[in-house]
Amino acid sequence: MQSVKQVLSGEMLGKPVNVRGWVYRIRSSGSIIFAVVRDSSGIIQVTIKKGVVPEPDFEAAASTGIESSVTVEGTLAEDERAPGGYEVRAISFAVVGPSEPFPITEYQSTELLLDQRHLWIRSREQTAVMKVKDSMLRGARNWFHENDYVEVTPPIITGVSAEDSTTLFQLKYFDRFAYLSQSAQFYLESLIYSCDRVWSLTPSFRAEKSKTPRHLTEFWNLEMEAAWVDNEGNMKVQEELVSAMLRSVVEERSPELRLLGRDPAALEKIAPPFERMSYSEAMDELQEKGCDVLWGSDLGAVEERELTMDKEHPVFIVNYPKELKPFYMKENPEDARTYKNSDLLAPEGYGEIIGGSERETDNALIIERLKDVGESLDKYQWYIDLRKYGSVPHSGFGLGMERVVKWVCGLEHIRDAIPFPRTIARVYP
RNA sequence: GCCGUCGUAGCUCAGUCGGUAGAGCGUCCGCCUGUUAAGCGGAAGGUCAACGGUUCGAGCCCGUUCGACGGCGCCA
Repeated sequence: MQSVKQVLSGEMLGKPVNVRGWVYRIRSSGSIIFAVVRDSSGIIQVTIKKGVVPEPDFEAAASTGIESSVTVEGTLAEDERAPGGYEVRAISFAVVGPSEPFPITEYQSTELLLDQRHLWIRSREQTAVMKVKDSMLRGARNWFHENDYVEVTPPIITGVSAEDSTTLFQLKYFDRFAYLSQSAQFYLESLIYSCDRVWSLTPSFRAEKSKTPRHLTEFWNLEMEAAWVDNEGNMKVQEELVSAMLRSVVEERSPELRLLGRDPAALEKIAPPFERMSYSEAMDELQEKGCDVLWGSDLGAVEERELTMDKEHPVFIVNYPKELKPFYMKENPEDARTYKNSDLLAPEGYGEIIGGSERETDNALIIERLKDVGESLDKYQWYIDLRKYGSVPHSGFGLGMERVVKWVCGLEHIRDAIPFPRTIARVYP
């Protein structure tokens, strides 16, 4: 048995080959049938001729449809009329699992593709995206391992949130309520005292009613937290990690990137250091460009696009006003209006992919800020505890995997960066 | 949450001025030994999203509801 990729390499030219997969296209000219067979590695044309294959095999091929699973035995031939330049000339053909008429045809609407997501993920584009994601995850895991980070497994069911409490998914937890995790940050912060540097990959849940091409209600959050690291060190980790992920993809998935219309060479050029721009500088630039923004207003989708549209590399925006960010960030000693934090924006208008900061170590400030936003201190008591026993300067960040995949694959919508997207309007299939 | 667009055959869509519901693809049947999401001939296939209203008459006009998509806000 050979994979389609092996067959297409041509090394078995003139020799017997065995291929198995799913019917991608099938056409008949009466006594000759052309079937294009797909497996996870590619597609290849198979010719089935009357009189060459046994009659039952020919009948089976003649009556089979798109997406039926098949096995083919034949000879590999070079033929310029075949897509890819090679074809398998069958001497036997068998249908393993017949297919009813496939619901996804040449004519597709967004709605159909989302309703038939369980079938659409068989498409070549979706397959390519999954493989790119696979390589990025492995690239990240390898980078963390090489740099002495411990991969940890924080809980998904939590009783406390790192963000605004209105965006939590609540669930019944025996005789009380609990929440689906929005972020592992507080748990990672607890773990640095023993592990020094930790990271985790967990699903994160946001009940925000965001209806945009950048939001999922369930996404894969890649988070890191490290002791003895300041905000600048935090950014260095981010740019090296992202670059390592890109190298992994370019190395392993260049054909997939090309299928998606991405140039691997452009991604390969991305390397540290990434450009750094302060929030204040970003505001100046936006005002020069004629955007209607004032110091203190948040960077929305339009502003992020404006700042990154012409860039080929990711860019850090650092030192945001405190009002725009959560309570746990460390005050910037050079400008008390701002925090020591950074957002990493992907180029070409793709926008924010990472948010990170140095963390506040002063419990008095943390308590003051929590009181200011009307939070009860009770549920944060364990978090406040962390600063009582050998507090240490530390930093961390969260990277939205699907946002990075969206950028790297050049996708129009984040839902195509995950096989079964969960959005405000969809939990099916 | 706000703004916008859409909902007609299995799929993608047309349907003019309000007057008996259309095409392509797919499916089924027939023909075809080099097709490239092939070609030719034939057939089947409809609660026009739902409800209400206007009208002699509504796919079309009005209202309500539901659903979907696109954009914004909020955020990774």
